[in-house]
Amino acid sequence: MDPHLLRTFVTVARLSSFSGAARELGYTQSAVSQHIAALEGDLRAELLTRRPVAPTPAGVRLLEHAGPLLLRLDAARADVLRLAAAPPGRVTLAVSPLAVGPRLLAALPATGVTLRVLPPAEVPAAVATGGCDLGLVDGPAAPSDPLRLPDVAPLTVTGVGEEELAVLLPDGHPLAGRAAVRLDDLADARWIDAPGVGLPLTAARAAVRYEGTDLLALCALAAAGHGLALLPRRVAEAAGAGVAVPLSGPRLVHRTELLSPGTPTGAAAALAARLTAGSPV
Amino acid sequence: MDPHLLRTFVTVARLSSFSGAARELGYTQSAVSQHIAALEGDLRAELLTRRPVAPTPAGVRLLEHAGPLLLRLDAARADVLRLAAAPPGRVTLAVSPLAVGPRLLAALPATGVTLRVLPPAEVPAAVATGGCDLGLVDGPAAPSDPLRLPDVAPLTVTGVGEEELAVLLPDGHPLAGRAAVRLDDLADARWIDAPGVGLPLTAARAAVRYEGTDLLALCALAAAGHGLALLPRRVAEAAGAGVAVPLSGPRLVHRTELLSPGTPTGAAAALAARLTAGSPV
DNA sequence: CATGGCCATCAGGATCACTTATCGCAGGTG
DNA sequence: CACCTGCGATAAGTGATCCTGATGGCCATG
Repeated sequence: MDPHLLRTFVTVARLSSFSGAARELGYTQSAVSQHIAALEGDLRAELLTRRPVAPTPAGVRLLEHAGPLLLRLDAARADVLRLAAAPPGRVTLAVSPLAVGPRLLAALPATGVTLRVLPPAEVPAAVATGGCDLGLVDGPAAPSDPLRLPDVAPLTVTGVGEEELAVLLPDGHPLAGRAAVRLDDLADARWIDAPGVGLPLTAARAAVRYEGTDLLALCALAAAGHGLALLPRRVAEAAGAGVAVPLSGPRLVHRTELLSPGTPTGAAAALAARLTAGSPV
Repeated sequence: MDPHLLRTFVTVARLSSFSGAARELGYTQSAVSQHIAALEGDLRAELLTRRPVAPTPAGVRLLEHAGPLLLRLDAARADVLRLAAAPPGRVTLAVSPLAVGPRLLAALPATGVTLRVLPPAEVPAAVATGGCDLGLVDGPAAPSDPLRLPDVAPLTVTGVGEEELAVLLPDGHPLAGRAAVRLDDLADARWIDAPGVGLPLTAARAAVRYEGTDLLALCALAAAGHGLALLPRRVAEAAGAGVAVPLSGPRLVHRTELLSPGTPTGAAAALAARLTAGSPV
């Protein structure tokens, strides 16, 4: 189970093509064929059907493991290399869309920071594998409970803020006049499943799935009645359309956390200090 | 970053010896020396001091990654191999100490099950790497919230029960007469840090650290006033010494979950069904 | 000062992992 | 129906690799 073999396996599976994977990885088609054969021999199971190329059940299972595995491997390498590298003069900050709020805007220095907006699920990976120096993620959580983040690597997690949540309802929704709602009141409602923005309730019965990272588009969808959206109250009220009704129960907050690999150094440390200043949670 | 190199690295670090690692891994000392040299060359950093052999800061960092990484690798391999293997006739069940309760005892068939008691943190790894067919873990959680488990592999998690919690106080403790306590009441108290048993509160100010997996010993310690213990009410009241006072806040329960790799088959499926029967949470 | 344990280094040989070249097979095309 | 094209499997060759065994330097011990 050489990581190289694993890497070509996931590439082949992604492209559904041996030759395509060979081109992408800079191997010959023959090498790729041998890689897959080696993996299949080692695991004593067919991993891919040929013609058309598609993963078998065993292959699917292996794919589920391979992604996180290769990610962790990259993270480990990046983490050790970072120890030797000079502290960054210019900071790259990975943020999930909802983490861009007043706190971040206030802490941001005039220059020297690159902001990279990513879906929340990808922020930890970006920080761990060294693509970014710091990360800001957000999500719903019980008050003062840490977020449930995918653990790609041992990252330092610091809470930087908690906000009230609200549900964004279309104008004229039966509950739009209420001062507050409970999630129970909305048990039968249809939600917008927007993994790229955050607040991923287990949206079993999602109305629309929205894959972008743009908040305005999400709010527009919700205001137009295509499904409900759970957002920080601040964002829901600024949406300009629809009605934001605060959430009164279950007791949930919109929590934002700062991620860093080890202890930040250089310019990253300064930014981290400004972000956590005030009320570390 | 070949996993083989990583494996010899962690072995060398654990034994603080190149030759020792060579003996254990079935290599020559020369090979081990070359492995470490290859890793250090690849990462461009010294990972180990020689004479005495000890990890450098970079080595420590790498060690933190290497363990989970190798675990995941084993888990992936075991998971795929399991698909091909025949469904087990005899089931091995990994359990954390507090998960051994009435529910398990009722579900256990007369024969054909091996019970392996492990610290809760090791149960997911045992299930993922194929040492056990099923696992029962427990821990404190908000009601109907899943436990926070180390994610060594994508495991199927099913809640099987939630119980009330209680604090085990020594006789004569100021709060021993109370009908219920809040954790806030015990903010200044000293707790027993017992990672092998479960309920790992972030015991910053632990009195004693207890590393066994035996509940009776833990209860005895608590009853003797060496520190407080948070336990399922059922266990705390059966302790025989000390006073069990139910926890009234924050709203926490003792939750037990069943872990299985994919969908259980054969005898494991039968046991899983009996364990989850009744009230899957 | 001799000795023994430990790690680094070197040289050599088996093995491995890639490339090039070729084959078999399916689908599309005239 | 013959032909071409694109894909994956296979065979053979070659340079790199990864081991072993031997040797050397260093340090602690008696």
